[in-house]
Amino acid sequence: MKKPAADDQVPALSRKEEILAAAASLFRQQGFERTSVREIAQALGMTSGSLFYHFASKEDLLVMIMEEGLRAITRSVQQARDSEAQLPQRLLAMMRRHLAALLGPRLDAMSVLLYEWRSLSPAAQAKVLALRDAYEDLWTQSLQQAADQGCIDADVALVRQTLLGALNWSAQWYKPGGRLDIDTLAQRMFVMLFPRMAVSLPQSLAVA
Amino acid sequence: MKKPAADDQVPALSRKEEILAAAASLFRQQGFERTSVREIAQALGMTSGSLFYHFASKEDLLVMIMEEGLRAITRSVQQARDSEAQLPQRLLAMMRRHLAALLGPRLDAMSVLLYEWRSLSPAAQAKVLALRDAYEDLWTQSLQQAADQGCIDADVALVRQTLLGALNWSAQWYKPGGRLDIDTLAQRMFVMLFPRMAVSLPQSLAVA
DNA sequence: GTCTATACCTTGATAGAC
DNA sequence: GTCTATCAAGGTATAGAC
Repeated sequence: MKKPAADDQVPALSRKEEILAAAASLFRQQGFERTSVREIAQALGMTSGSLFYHFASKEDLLVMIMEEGLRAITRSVQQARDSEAQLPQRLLAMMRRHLAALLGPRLDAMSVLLYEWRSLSPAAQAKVLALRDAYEDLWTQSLQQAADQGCIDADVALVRQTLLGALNWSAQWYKPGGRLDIDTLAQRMFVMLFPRMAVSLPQSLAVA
Repeated sequence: MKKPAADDQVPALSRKEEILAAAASLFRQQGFERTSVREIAQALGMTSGSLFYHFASKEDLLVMIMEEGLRAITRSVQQARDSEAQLPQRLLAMMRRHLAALLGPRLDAMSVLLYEWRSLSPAAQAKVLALRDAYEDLWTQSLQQAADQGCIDADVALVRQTLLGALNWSAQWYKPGGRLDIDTLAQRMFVMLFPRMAVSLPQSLAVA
């Protein structure tokens, strides 16, 4: 109902999505404040005035990038949670999805999400924060189950912060095409952070 | 030789240090780009022109905040390393110092250090990066010893990134005066990340 | 060492032609 | 839907009096 769906079957990016992608890329590289609307427009072969036909303000652009990023990673991790019955496999799958969202094709949006939230007005911050809290709840649930089974530290909030900190920091150092691919990275971090769950995985990696 | 050291024995902040502290505070709260030199001057009861007597440029201010922060945390962690002979105690002490620098009185400078490096010109980035690498080497050394003893994963670089990620992320969620003080936080994270070393500590915390 | 005043530039956003 | 032209505001930095 959204579009007549013409002849082209390729899910090409709409103009709006193109703009979001270009903006996210620049925001990640230079930061939100250092990136001018003129730069964004230029990257798309437009002039700055045209941007404001698609978006109400520069902040609007930032909010949409963040919301889209959060919705995408939430959807992906939720899927992983629902697809694995066993707890160790489930947490490992969730970590994989988190890292894939962070370091894969969505790198730009996710980095912006992590490091540009101070540029949001208080009103916009509240909106984005609500989505972030919903995402973190996903982790709290599964980690709570692990804690109930005595597999991890009982302070679930602390475990979640430690885990997400380790995962998110990878955006600062991970280089695609390096010696570690994303799946391997997830597995290594899993073993490091949840050694007592790792032993019950099918193929458990040695530590030393 | 630097100053005649008059009668006052109080190590009062020099004007330059006052400016650095005020700027760091604003940079942390609002970000470097969103903070104008006028604001910084106003916070000190000056006008913007006066700032440029003390600093060559706004970026100069940022660089000095970062360098000072890095030198301080390096000195502190180095001290911890040298004061503990046993490896588990040494790593725990280093984690304590890192968290204390990050979350204590130096919170402003350290947050700026973590989250504003993109605002540096390439030349300035290189200078700061050199100091950061020296700091990280401190960790690599001690972690390598732990790896040699088979106490941790052999991929020392990965362990270091995971550890520093978990520690640094605390700047995003830790609230002073909350249920965890800094020493306790360090100990809990140590147990979580280095369970095989934790068992050889005097008073080891239970996990579940 | 700090102030006032200001030069000069870039910014986000708007209006209206096409 | 994009362009040109333009505005008002706010940015960094400088000059020179005090």
